[in-house]
Amino acid sequence: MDIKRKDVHNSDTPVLCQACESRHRGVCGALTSDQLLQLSKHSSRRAVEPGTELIGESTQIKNYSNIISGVVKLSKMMADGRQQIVGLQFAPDFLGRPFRKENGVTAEAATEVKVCSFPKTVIERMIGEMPELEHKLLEQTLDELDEARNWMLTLGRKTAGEKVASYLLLIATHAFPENETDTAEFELPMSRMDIADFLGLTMETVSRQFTKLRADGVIRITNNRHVVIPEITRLSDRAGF
Amino acid sequence: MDIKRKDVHNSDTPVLCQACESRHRGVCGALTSDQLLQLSKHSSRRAVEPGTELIGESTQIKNYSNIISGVVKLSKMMADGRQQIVGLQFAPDFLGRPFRKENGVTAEAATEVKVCSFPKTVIERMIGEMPELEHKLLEQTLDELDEARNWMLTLGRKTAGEKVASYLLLIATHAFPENETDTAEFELPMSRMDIADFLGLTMETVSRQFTKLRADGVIRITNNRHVVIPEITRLSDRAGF
DNA sequence: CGACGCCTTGAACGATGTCAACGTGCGTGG
DNA sequence: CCACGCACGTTGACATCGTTCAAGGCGTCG
Repeated sequence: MDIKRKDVHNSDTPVLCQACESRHRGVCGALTSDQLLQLSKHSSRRAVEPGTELIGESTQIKNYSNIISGVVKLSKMMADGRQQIVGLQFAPDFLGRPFRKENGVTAEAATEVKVCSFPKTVIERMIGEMPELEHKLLEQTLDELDEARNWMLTLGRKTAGEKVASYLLLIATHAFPENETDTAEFELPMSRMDIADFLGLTMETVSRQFTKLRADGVIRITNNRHVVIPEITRLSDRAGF
Repeated sequence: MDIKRKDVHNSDTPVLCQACESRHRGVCGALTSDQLLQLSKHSSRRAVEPGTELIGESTQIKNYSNIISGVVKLSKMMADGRQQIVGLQFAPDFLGRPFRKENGVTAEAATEVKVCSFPKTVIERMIGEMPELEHKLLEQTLDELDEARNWMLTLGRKTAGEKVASYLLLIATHAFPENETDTAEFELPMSRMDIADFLGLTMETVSRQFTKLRADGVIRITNNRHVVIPEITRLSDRAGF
């Protein structure tokens, strides 16, 4: 088939990697089939439950991972327990901070998450040998920086209503890119409490804003998690764009 | 002198670069003296006034720069004029987004700023030839991402008092690294309005928090800009650490 | 059925924003 | 040299938004 012919070295691709998005849009796209094979020998897949801590705030990092599916939340906590989610990661993002002993954030599975992990040492050696790999990492890091700065605007200057609308738009576009551009329907990957920690609000305020959006017909909600957005433009208007 | 002997190829270093911090801590540290010479042929230094726009939010980038001295603020603005400063950059940071046509933020001189600029094309070619250069950029980008995420915690979860204390600590450590660890004295590089835009507050609230810190003896202020911090630990306590 | 987790709703409170007046330093022009 | 205007910062009074605390709803699982 034509599609397969375009996929260079498809026959050499390790079985584990054949259906993996990281090979196309993620960091593994920078690797030759030889290197992919070498890496796959050291890599292991696993699925984890929501709530599982993948990386601790000040624990040493031994493994790096590619996210195969699911949503991972990156958070920071203050001494008195106040918490802020500082980023969300989706497939096929790379998880872990190269060249850093500590990483300053906790990574926790928000949904069920499938990851493909490999030892720090193997990846760091490959980075040294493969400038293309480092380039991919730089690209992803630049994207994450853009996202972080966008979110700083949301945290610092938007009202509660705008924050909740911005969150829904973020999830609609990032976690479910298969949605159309004018309408969307999906399961929220996070609890009200998580959303509050992401938006710098309380659970109650988030709940009230959901209620208001529902009352105004901008969204429909069933089972607390299932969201339908009939017209995305109406939601964008509420997000401050 | 011993100091000079340690500086490899010192004699070949272009005159323009000899006293430049970017050659040590910044991206130019990744270059050989040959490359430095080549780059310096295309580079130009200039000093700009506070308020000068160095990069526009959606303007094409033609130049990259190293910051030689001064403070640059990166900001975002909403359609209705609400503004948020999403990052500060100091010498010897690299200014500009490689591999991005647009960059989504406005860069503006907060103080008088000296920069060393070179054409986008020259730098991007060098990145392709020099993995070390790309590595430096990745390192800086990772640092900026850490900073951004730290600030997200500040924006989302800290009180006005904690935000202002956090700001003072940030300036004391980043803009004036020569300060001692237990005491500090410096000129604030930004107006009350800028500080408010960085902290997600109003000018009035920032002013009141300054007044309170002064009343409590945590800081002393003269001429609105000159700040003395007698005991940095007392300020840290106020910042939520 | 009851208990539990998660979410929603209500009422009162408090931190921060808004609006307006005033202060201070500085440059400018009479 | 003084008077004035202007930019910037401070302070006060009041309004508002989001938080806090408390009660109750709803679905799930034992």
